[in-house]
Amino acid sequence: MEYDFRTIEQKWQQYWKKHHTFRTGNDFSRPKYYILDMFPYPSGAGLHVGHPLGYIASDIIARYRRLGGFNVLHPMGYDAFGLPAEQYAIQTGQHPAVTTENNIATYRKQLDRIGFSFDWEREVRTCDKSYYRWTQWIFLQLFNSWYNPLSDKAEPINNLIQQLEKGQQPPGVSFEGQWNLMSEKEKHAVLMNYRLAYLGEAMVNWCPALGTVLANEEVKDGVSERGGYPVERKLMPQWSLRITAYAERLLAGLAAIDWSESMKEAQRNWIGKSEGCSIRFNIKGSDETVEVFTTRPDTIFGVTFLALAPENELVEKIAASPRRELVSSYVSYAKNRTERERLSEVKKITGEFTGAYAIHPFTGKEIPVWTGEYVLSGYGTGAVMGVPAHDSRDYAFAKHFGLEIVQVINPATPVDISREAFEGKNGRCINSDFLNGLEVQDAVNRCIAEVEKRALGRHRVNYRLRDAVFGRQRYWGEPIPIYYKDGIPCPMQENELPLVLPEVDKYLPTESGEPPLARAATSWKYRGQYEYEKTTMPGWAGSSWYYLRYMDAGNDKELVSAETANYWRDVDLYIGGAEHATGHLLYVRFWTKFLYDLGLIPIQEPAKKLVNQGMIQGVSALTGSVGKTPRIESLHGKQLPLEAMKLPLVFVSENSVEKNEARFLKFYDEEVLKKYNDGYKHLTRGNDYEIIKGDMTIIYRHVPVGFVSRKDSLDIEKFREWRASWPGGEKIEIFTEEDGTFICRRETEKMSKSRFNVETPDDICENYGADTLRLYEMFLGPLEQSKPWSINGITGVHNFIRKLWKLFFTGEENTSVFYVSDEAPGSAELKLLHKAVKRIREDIERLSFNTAVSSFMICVNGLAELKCNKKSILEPLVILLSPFAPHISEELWERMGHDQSISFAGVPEYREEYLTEDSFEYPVSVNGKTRLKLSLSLGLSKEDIEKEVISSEAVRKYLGGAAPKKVIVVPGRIVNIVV
RNA sequence: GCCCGGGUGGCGGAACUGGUAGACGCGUUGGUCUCAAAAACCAAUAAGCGCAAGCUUGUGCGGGUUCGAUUCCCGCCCCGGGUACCA
Repeated sequence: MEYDFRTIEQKWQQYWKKHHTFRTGNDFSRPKYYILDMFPYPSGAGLHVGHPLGYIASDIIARYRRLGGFNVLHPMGYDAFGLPAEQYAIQTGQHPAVTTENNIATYRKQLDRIGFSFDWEREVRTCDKSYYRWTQWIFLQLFNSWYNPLSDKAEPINNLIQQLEKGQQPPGVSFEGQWNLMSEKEKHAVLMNYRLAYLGEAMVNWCPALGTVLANEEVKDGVSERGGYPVERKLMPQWSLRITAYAERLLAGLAAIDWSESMKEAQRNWIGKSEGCSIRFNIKGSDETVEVFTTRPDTIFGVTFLALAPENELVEKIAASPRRELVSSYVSYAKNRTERERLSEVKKITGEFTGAYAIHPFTGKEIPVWTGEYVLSGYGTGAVMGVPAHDSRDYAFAKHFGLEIVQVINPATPVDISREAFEGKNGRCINSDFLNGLEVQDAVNRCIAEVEKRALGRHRVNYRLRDAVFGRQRYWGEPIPIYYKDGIPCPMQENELPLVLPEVDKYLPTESGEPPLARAATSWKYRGQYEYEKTTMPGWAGSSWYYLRYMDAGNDKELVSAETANYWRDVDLYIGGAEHATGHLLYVRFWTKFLYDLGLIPIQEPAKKLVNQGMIQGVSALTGSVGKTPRIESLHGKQLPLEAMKLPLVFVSENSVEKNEARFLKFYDEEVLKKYNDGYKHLTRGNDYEIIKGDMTIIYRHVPVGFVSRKDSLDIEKFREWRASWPGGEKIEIFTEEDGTFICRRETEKMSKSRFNVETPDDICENYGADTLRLYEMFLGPLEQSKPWSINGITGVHNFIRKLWKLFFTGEENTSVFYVSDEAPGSAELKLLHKAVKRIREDIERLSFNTAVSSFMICVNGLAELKCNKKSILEPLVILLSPFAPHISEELWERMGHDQSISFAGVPEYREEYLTEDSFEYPVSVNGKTRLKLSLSLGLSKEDIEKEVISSEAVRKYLGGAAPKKVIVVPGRIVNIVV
């Protein structure tokens, strides 16, 4: 009987659904295992073959743990709020909820086909009001909490208020005035500085094209990650979360979790802890002081200038009269530069002397105070002490403006300070008064002690981590449960949640620049009278706690009940993309710690173990085309120029560019060509490649991979048809190779719609079946490694499944019938099975799925050779295979006479006794080179082995009559003879 | 620049604690079956030399430790990812 995967797979997918096979058990006495995938954003493009990679891996573990008797929680859901659905809504007017719903339906269909064992009864969607009700609830807790440095945890803000009312002022809390004399409004303003969710002026990444602010991790190279639009820095009132309060705990918590080193390192860098001290400098002839933060107080005597960030308000305060205008024009220049300009001109040194002088706290010397762009307003105090001799940035600044450079650290091997700064930390202090002769580290400590003694500053720890901006000027997100009463932001009551996202007529900002929610304002008011907050929460809000909701998905009384939280605790294995290192994975740790502080959950870290699956890249096909102008960068919004529309676009086969140069040049003149390329770039969204060959610039444009054969030749007919459907219905010219073929270039890169290189799992399921897809994706290589997708080799895996199938059937190919025998197995069969069981179990534990699949192949190849059809061998094998290829396993299991799903059959055990051999074929090497093999009994002692080897005929040949210098015997491994 | 990964046949990749380098699969070549093709099955397949037995060279490059190194140490090169004036 043929292996008919279509029928089998459908049959079992329906069976699982009908029998609720993967419904999570509520028996809390059983051992639990929580395995979670990072939930997807349901984009319109659907799943490509890269998405399921991690899901397949986690599904194998989930099914394997189920076999092992664990109560497994293996859920799936959707991170459904977000920009793309909203952009689409703006363009089409369709409600983002509708688009999202459609996309989810597509995802679900695709996921179902692969045979995952998700418990869909616990599905969550961040955009459901029954879900975001709790996201809003957490926001209210954050708003109503402050971070008490004494207890080192979040506490109710009322605790702080009570203390203030009693006239107490806890450490870290400071404000002007007397609490009990303050107005309501003033009290609110003070409390805002301590709430964990607060409204404050924040320097944000403002993206005018998207009409919203973006988080740091949503900005890449000064442009938005989605869409590539320019981003500028802007000071705006914003809701933020005080993640910085948790900086130290977020850092310390990394030590205890089993995450990849690179992931932890990325978080450590992002948190960016540095230790040093603050030092105050007085300004000559002024009451103002400048406070700087430095990690190198040992270089205090090398300070030759101070530099303030242009945004630092002191700059204009202290600017001395003759330089006032210069300074303020510099400040406004610096402020108006976009983030992109700043980034692209990092090397460019700008600055201005303020005209003011600071007094060196130890020497009393006057040192000039400058302002310069290289000083960041957001870090430390927004001011630095310039030590050009020992800091390369200060050095560049000093050189550029001709400032003094004084060496104060003398390393063992002399350095030339006139050439570059010495930034090393080994050496002794010179020219440094009381620090002279001290090693750097000692000098650091000594100087901090001195600074503290003289009350110039104090030991300080600084973090690079910024508070997280929590508002977006967008429609498609969770409304922030805040209303305004007399201009004071007030929290809603918990029992008034959810605050439902209102309907609006358009998803764009209003004419006056307010967020889209302002469009609902006339009817959308708190208790019919107070304005709601108009910004919505960012994309990461809902994903920062979703893992908790799965534990208790239907609960409408609580976010998660204490009982369930205590049972499920944390995620045992979390699988997802490495790109979330500093975004999602930091926020989810932050919220977890916060909810722990509230006493809601028993754990401080969301996931014990984290694994990042590698990206599956696409192999794109590109057609060479000809232009003669350099690439023009960003051209958003430009129309294709008219002259260009009339021109043909010339495509040229990969191997004949040079040959054809003269022929295609006649199509162009410089001027028109330039305009053409300008317009064209816009249409191709900047994914093309540009390569210079001779004086030609070849622009490689993506073509659908489906048009190109495995030998890289293009289906020219299809290609013409496709190009004709492009906007403008352009004319094209094609230059082929001499034999009439058109050769494309190949490039391995990210899979995306715009690169036309997407491969979907559906096609594989259709042609080979889900079991083959699952095995193949695992067989491709180590889970964590990125690899290009290639269908080469899928037949190998498919053949393996068919070979396995055949073991269970007897008779001629087409008329074969199912038959397994009850005969007792032989030792060869037992050895094959138990070897496989041992290896595969170990491989699953260390997530080495590619080697597990190959072990299955070895076993099945061996059994096929032995024509083994014994039930006692095949049954355990099928059970072990069931996490990898569940459909065929269920089918064979049923045919072997079982009436319950294979899912809980128990993990097959292996018996060492079947694996032991009594002899071993020793590789015998002479001087480290393997020369021959000798089969010897494993019972022999080292000495016996040595005797046997030396006396053997074959070895004597190599000894040439002489006695060996040395013989190394590793029993069961190797023999090495040194002559 | 800095921080993490990673460089092994024609290709994807094995080799767990220093012990037979190239498992398993793809591809390629030859064969069986067939009128033919597909499928299936069998055999070969790191490179070089050789009729052969066999020899030599081989895990990015150069050194080192060791009886023995893909594995450990030192110095470099290349590729991928992250990050970027963080004082």
